[in-house]
Amino acid sequence: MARHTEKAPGDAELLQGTLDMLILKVAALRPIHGYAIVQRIQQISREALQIRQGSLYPALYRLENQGLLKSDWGKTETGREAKYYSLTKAGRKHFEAETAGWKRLCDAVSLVLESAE
Amino acid sequence: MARHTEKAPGDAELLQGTLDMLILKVAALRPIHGYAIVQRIQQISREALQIRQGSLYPALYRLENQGLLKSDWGKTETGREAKYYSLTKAGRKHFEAETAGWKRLCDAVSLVLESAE
DNA sequence: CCAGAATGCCTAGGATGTCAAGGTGTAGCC
DNA sequence: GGCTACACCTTGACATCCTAGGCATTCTGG
Repeated sequence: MARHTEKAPGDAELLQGTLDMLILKVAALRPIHGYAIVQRIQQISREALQIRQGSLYPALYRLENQGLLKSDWGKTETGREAKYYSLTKAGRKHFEAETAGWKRLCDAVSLVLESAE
Repeated sequence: MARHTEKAPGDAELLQGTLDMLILKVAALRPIHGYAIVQRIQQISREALQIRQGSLYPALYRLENQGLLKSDWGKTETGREAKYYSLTKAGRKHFEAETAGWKRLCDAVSLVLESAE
């Protein structure tokens, strides 16, 4: 039960470009593997953000390809093989730029949304 | 290399899904034509938001096709023919839903971005 | 001991939305 | 006459995301 594949009507989907930032954020806290990233983001956002594996893994390769993430195989607490991702120096820098951009965008959109005549 | 998403510093790009909401917002204030929408949003957001015509018009047709906008030909202050867009009832409803979704997303992303260990 | 769920990784295909770059035509100004 | 601003529209490319699968391992219950 409680299959998290349940999708409420009007459930917010991710906006393009947001995913990378979120991934970088959770990977910045400590090395983490893909499967856990999904759960982490879901948990922190109180189930508001849902990330599919079909979105996650391509994003992960993209980020690694761009030199923003690096990966190492390791063992989880449950004794399984998993690929742990962590930020590179460039990743950290990129993350800060993305965050700044996101805040700018938020503010700008708010300005428009709250504008009256 | 050749990362084609090369953007000039300080130049914020829109996130997918945001455009519709912004258009609905400015059209909600009063009927407005396409060319003016671009300028309005740019102005209100203090040049932070840039909308290309190549993004705008497809969005306009999309919204009209979905029954969220309706259009009427009219004359501008400068005496030119222009297509004025305004919100339908469904458009108003949709706009409110989009706004709510946007706020939820903002909050959720903020939660993640500000999360610590 | 075997089935199924949970964990963990990955891929293919299609839909969507944005952007760059063009095109049309009119009005006003020097 | 030529240039800029206004105002509309189209095409093609491309990145990103989602749906919907597949594979392998470990743990649990009957």
